[in-house]
Amino acid sequence: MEKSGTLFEDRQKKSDQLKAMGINLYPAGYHYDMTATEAKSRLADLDAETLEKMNETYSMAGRIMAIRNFGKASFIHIKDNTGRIQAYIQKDKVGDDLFKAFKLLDIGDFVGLKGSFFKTRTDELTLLANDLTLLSKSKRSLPEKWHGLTDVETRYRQRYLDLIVNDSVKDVFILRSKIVQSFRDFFIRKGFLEVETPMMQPIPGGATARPFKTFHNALGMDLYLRIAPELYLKRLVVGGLERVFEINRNFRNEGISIQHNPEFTMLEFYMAYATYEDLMTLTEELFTFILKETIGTNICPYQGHTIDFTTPWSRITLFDALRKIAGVPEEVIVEPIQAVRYAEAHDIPLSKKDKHGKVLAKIFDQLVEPKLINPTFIVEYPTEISPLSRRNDQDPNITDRFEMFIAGKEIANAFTELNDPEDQKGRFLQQVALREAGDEEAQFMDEDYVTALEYGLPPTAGEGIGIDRVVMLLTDSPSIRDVIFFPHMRSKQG
RNA sequence: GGGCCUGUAGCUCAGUUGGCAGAGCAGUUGACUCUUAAUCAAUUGGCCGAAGGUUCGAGCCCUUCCAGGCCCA
Repeated sequence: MEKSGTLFEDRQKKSDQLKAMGINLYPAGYHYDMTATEAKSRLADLDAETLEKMNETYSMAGRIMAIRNFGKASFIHIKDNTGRIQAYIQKDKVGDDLFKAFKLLDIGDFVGLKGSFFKTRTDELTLLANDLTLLSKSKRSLPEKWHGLTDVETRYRQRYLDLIVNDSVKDVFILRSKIVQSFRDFFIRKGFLEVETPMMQPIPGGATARPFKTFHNALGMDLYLRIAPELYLKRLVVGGLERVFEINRNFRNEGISIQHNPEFTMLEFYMAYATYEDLMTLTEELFTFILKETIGTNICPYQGHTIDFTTPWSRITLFDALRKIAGVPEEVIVEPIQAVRYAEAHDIPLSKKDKHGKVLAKIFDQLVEPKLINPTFIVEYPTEISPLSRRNDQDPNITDRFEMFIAGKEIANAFTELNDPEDQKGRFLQQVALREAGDEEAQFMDEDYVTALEYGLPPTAGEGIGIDRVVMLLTDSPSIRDVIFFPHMRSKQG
């Protein structure tokens, strides 16, 4: 990485020579009228004669990706935002001086080319250059043309190199952009308002997770990077914005893994007068739309699985999933002590403070979750682990909540919102007790939020969807780092 | 936090029992005006992740540390 490397010096020398020839290494801008893909779609099907007769001049710009020299002529490939195209530089055509300058260019340099298209003997559409302009000199050599860049650390730390040499990387991120766009389109069409709520919060709420802490100097107060926008979005529903959604970053101070990045993108939406059951139907409709708009099919391959998104998706209660999918015996579901024994017998680590609901949830995570390949709604979660969800009318120990799983991953979490301020206050107090007992993930009391509920939150249902995970599924990416441009890494010491 | 694995030239990788640090591509020089992993000839390039230790001698063995990957928590 040192600049004293020979390759760097070689290029430095060439740069000096180019400057001595009066060539600007970094000129401002360049006007082009043709791209690689447009040229191919418009001209590649024409035969050589027609192309020659047309004799139209075009200008193009891009990065040199390959050079094949022949003494007094040279083939190069340039790459622009749309693709690659070949150009042919002949000494006779561009003149001695320009050809001499061209010989000082390297793979990685940006050039502007003017010329007309022709077909080579191997029928490749090629720009015959009659003018060439250096647009930006590259001083470092790119990764190898054949094996490319495979070192994952370098790919993440220097993502630009990954993008230059591994074309499929760009495709993943283009698809990511389309997926996010189609989520927006869906909610806008459904009459939702896109909003933005604080990323820095005095009380981090809306999820069970450890936050990042920071300090505001002028206000002299601690602030936390948000772990969820939930409580703010529901304040907006209190304010009369009946349908809102936000697509934005959440931050959680947790370990990094194949499925976790400290900052990740979440969609949350809230819909007044709806129930969690309405949201299941809406979620099916949403994914049907997203798939149609992006990959154009209902069947999606993922890491050796074939995921079928055809609706309706199966719906099963958490307890039934434990019974039927994991074969958990009934006494485990009804008796806390049996649940603990069962978890221990299956090597599922528990915390001493875990109550029955939490133990069952951990058994579920371990034994059921990996088996949920096609989209599946798991409904009715214990109240104890759902401090913001409305209690079920039949059984106050469970809530009107679902989580949706695909390919063994939790993709969505939704519930009918708890809008009874008294109940909410009690639930917060339970969380505070857990926190005081040492649970760093337990939630904080948010009096201001309770006050908002006291003014009246209409019956509302809300849902969060992990965007990165959806992108992983639709791009068949095994790691969240494959769908985030700059995943977090330790800084490299000298 | 624990276990396993990886780190050698710009990139992709070899490196034997512990005995002179290697290849391909890229680069440089020369030849070459239809190549496309161009070809042919010659050639440059190394803090072997870092620091200690063992040894006559360490890329290789030992210890610690750094960075990354996978699995588990």
